[in-house]
Amino acid sequence: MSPGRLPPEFFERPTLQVAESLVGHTLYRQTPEGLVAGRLVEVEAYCGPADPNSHAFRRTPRSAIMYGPPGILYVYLTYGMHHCSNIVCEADGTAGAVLMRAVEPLEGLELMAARRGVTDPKLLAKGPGRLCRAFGLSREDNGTDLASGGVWVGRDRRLEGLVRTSYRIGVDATTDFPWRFYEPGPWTSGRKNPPSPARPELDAPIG
DNA sequence: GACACGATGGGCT
DNA sequence: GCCCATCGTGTCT
Repeated sequence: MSPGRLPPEFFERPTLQVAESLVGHTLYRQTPEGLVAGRLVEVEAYCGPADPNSHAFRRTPRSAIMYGPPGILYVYLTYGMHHCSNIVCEADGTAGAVLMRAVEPLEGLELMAARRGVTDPKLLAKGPGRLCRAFGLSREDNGTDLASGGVWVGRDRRLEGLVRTSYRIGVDATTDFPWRFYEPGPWTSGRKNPPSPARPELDAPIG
């Protein structure tokens, strides 16, 4: 069932590199209620002080976790009712995280549907807030170690197409970088799929 | 303390 | 496409 976990070393790399290579891997979540799993089809890279749109642009009590060791879950609340979950990247001391925006549901669809209140598989985990709801992730899961906790990423990868890039969702594109990595398809939150980068000079790792 | 504001999503037009 | 709920977090006084 589970192919084993990606090790912390996988996440101890440049955030952009982790984000690109994370697409296609499976996210798992084990709780007393059961197991749910989904293939990551859409992620976004958020870097440190050089990324104005990242929480880690400034180091605060909330964003401090992004400066910590890699392979740790960073979950926060937004709009008072939705959660967003990230995986901390880079070496301890360097800020960076990958926001998980959408998965293709693979296992535990009934549990996801119960948590979400919908049954359409295409709506179960499309969007960061829906993904968190479907996987039962909340602020209580902030700080979970993917190497030992009830959340992990499988040592697997399946791609059904090319991994494409675009500007990130929900931030002003004129101040943004094309750091969204996604596999186009029915599972991706593509409602406002921005076009491919128009500023290739920015399409390079920072730091 | 007070206050403005979201790395969103559901409902309605 | 437009509206807006809802509350933790960060910033300012």
